[in-house]
Amino acid sequence: MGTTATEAVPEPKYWQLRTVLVRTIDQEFSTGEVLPNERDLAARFGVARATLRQALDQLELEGRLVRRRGIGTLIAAPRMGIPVAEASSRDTWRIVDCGLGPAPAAVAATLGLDATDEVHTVRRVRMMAGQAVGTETLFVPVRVMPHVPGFLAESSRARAVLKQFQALPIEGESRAVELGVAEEEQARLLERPPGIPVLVLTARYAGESGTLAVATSTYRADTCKLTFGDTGVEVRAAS
Amino acid sequence: MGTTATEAVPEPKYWQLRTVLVRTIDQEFSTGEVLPNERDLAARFGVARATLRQALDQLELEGRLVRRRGIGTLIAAPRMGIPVAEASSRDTWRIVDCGLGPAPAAVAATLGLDATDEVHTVRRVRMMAGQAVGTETLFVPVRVMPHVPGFLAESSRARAVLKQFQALPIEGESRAVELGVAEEEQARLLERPPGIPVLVLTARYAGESGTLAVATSTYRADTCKLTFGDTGVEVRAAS
DNA sequence: TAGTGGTCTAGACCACAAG
DNA sequence: TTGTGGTCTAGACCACTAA
Repeated sequence: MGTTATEAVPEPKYWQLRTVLVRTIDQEFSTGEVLPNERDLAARFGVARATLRQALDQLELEGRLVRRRGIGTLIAAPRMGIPVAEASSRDTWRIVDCGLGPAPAAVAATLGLDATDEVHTVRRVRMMAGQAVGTETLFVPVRVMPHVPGFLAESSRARAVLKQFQALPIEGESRAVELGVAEEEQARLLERPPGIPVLVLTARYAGESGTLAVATSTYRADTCKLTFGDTGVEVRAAS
Repeated sequence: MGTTATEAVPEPKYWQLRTVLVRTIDQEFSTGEVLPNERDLAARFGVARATLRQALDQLELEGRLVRRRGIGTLIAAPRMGIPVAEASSRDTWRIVDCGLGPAPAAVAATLGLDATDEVHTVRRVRMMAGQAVGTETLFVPVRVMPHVPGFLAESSRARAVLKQFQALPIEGESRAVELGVAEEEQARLLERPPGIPVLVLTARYAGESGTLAVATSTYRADTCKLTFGDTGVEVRAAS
């Protein structure tokens, strides 16, 4: 037959489609512009809508597109660089709540606590350019921070915990970044539906005697780029 | 009517399904075990196979499941912690190739090069526990590293570049992590199909006179957790 | 009200691995 | 050959936005 054997397994349509769309987007569209709707695009490329959506899913995961129900599919703005390692000179955080009680099992293990130990728990949302980009939950054992006044209102206690945290004798920090999806709680704080991909950052703050505190953060993977060290690097892609 | 308005917008089926599956997996399965096949699972939960797959997609993105064509769906092992910031005491890398020529536009901009400047380009694959977990492409301008012998074979030249890189007067490093998908090139090196989610790490190495080198890496997001600082933190999830 | 993306279905065929 | 996950289709209905 006339079929050449070189392309034994052709690439899936949605991946070919993605390649075409990447080129089209880079060449003919700019930030904020609206793509044709999914039904038209699917018809134009001669595929089912589900297949087109599979390609758009990829581009959304890469942060190139934003889809808004009722509106359309837009070209996304470049990701924001979020400084993550510094003591945060000028940051905007919104405190959500502050509790006192047992820690989740995983946190307790890292902090070296037993079941009866309690921790201060402060949750806050990180704002940038007017939108919620990340959530953070800070865990500090009560035995590390015993002098938080108990009579304070919740928001005042949160501020007290954060202030005392700044003063802790931190000797070393370690962090880990991995991929996750936002559950109901985080999704609500990020003002997005559950299931959106997030970068999960876990930070451990060590003192002489061991781990003093643990923080777990989630950042919107579609719009955020976590930066460590100096300012964000401008490199994006490089084959 | 009898409908209560409290649950105005019910959660999508695939998300409910994910919640059920998370519980089932955590309670009744352990690493390496095989789930029932997709058609049976879909039937058991009374949904279409596509809907079930949407739930499994989420769990795969979280690194809880691994799907193997022709085999089945397995419970994934915990993610490997990949140290990323250190000078890499004991690491296994496999050199792929080494070139000399103009840099990609984004890299050239970061390095402050004009169109005529050339860079050494070394690509290598990072191995862990016998499998490829990440790729790295290192870019060093020729003017920063002018004394690489030109008569060497490719693999020798790669080693020479890496060795001289270790000796560069690095004064500061900055890094950024974001989500991406593996294109053909990276996917091949990672021995996975194109489109798999990857953590894209860009590192900039600064000297007194400016940026001396740039490296862009991609790590399999399903199996890797990038760690900075000391050893990996053991915390996983925490509402 | 019209148009958009989000969800869901029921079915088909393909590529891959194992017996 | 059988059973698995991977891809693709054609269609339906829903939720949200804006005119």
